[in-house]
Amino acid sequence: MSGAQNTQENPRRARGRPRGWDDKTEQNTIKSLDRAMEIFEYLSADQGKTLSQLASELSQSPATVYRVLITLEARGLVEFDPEEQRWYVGARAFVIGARFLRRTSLVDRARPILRALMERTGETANLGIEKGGMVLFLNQVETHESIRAFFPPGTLSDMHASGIGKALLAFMDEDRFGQWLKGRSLETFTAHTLVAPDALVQELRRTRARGYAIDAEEKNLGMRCIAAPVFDMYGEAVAGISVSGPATRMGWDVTERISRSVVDAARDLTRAVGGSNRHDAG
Amino acid sequence: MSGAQNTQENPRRARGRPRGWDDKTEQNTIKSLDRAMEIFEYLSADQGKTLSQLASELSQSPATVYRVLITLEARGLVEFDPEEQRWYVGARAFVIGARFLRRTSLVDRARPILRALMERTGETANLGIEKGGMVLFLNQVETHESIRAFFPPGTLSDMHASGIGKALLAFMDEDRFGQWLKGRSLETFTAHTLVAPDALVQELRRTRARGYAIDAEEKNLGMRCIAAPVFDMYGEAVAGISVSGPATRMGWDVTERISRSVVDAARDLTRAVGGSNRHDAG
DNA sequence: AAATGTATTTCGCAATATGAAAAATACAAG
DNA sequence: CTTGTATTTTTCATATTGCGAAATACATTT
Repeated sequence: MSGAQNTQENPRRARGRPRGWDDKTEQNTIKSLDRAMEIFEYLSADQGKTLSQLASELSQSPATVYRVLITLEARGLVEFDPEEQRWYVGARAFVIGARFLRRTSLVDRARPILRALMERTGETANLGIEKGGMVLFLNQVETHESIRAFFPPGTLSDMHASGIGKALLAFMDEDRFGQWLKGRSLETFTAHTLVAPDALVQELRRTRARGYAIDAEEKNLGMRCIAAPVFDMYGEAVAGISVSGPATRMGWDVTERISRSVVDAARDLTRAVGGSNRHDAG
Repeated sequence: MSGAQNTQENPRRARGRPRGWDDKTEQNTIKSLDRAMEIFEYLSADQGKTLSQLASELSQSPATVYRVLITLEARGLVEFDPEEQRWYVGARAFVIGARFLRRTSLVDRARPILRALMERTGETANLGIEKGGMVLFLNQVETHESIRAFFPPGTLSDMHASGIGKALLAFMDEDRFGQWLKGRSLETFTAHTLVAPDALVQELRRTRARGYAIDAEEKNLGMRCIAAPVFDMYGEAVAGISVSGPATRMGWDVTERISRSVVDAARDLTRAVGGSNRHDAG
């Protein structure tokens, strides 16, 4: 088979790796549990379905889906509305999911910085990380203005059409970027979305040069966004801070002022999590 | 009075109830799935455990726990740190859990109200509901002050020692309150916590009379909280809005001013979700 | 009243989850 | 470098148990 040069690219499990360890990773997974989680995920993506809808759309037996839902319901992970005969994500799932944020103290450390950034710029400040090739918004501090951008925490967004996403891509090493781009079709959201890989690469180069990313109505018309990367102790871009608002208030005249604040905030957070920016001169 | 028309106290499933339907509800649950979810919940409650820790603490076979974790990891519901050999809640769980908030538009409607409340009072404003005998914090808008209360969304808190909790209890019907109190031991958090049922009942009566609840350092020393209930279309208290801050800034002299704002905010939200307050005179 | 749509249960069988133990690995100490 | 110990990961035999099809029970609609 492939020359199993177990270079350190896959350090998955450190101990106990008997015999044939090539690439059959999902051999020991529990099938029924995986199917159950598939149902759970599917339900969460589009709530308010009835049992038979779920069963047919997942092409599974209604009995199976029913048992899974009943079991999850007993734990509060899903909820059932007897009136409408519909299934929803339960409060317990919210409680458990929210505990994800506890691990990385990133959010805790980011909050005061996001707050200060919002105060200084007057626009909504956001924190996001890369997860599975997408941007995951972790937290935000909203502006006082009545017209404002709003990404609920937990939102997933495409990287190529997001300020934070482009900030992360710009500071990614070639390998990972190639990996990300490979076989990916860049969806069009507005007329300004960068869908041609060449155009994206070029923009990322500029982004890298200036130190921050600009999303000029590339996801939503009328919305601008300025983002900068946050680095961990290994100098890898692990998160991004952005400021987003309506294009009417985020004109090119204020870009420089805002971008300076965003870059400063990202640098503060980098410092707060013990990171360092290897791209910094000096 | 409790639900009038629906005589059965357990209207769970509306349709399809063959034969022996007495009270053996959890007969059809999937055992292995339930055990897996137990592991998942247990891990989420105290992250950063190693495999053998989890196995021994749950008194299950390491092999089983391992397979469950591997399966959940494949879906991103849990994550594994190869360096430290420790398991954590995954980002996917956060994404799915956050979708719980999408169902109830409560949070969406509450945000502008919470924001206005924070602006008017200068203190952190919170939104919470009752879930399984506890208060579940859904959202908050933080104050600008550097010393402030902070309940991360997703936090569960005891009802008897929480402003929102007491506001909900005070406007609960006798039956449900009795149900809640029955066999429950009220934990002591500070010297001010109301742990004697009589004292709690008396305080709830006062709460009901004045229309808002006061948490005077009953959970955390130095923290005060004023809360008011939000009603749904049936006049049931389904949520609570509160303002919380350090006792130094929330003295008795400002209680009246703040409480008025909180009650107004709760009334606004009640109206925004199409609810009505049956306790209102006229 | 009949038809339709949906939820819930029963039942037998086969898939598969399980625990014990062995194998594989890492780490620490000698 | 070797040994010892702790922990993870796999193997394997077995019976537990999850699964689908069909039956059943409501509710709503025609």
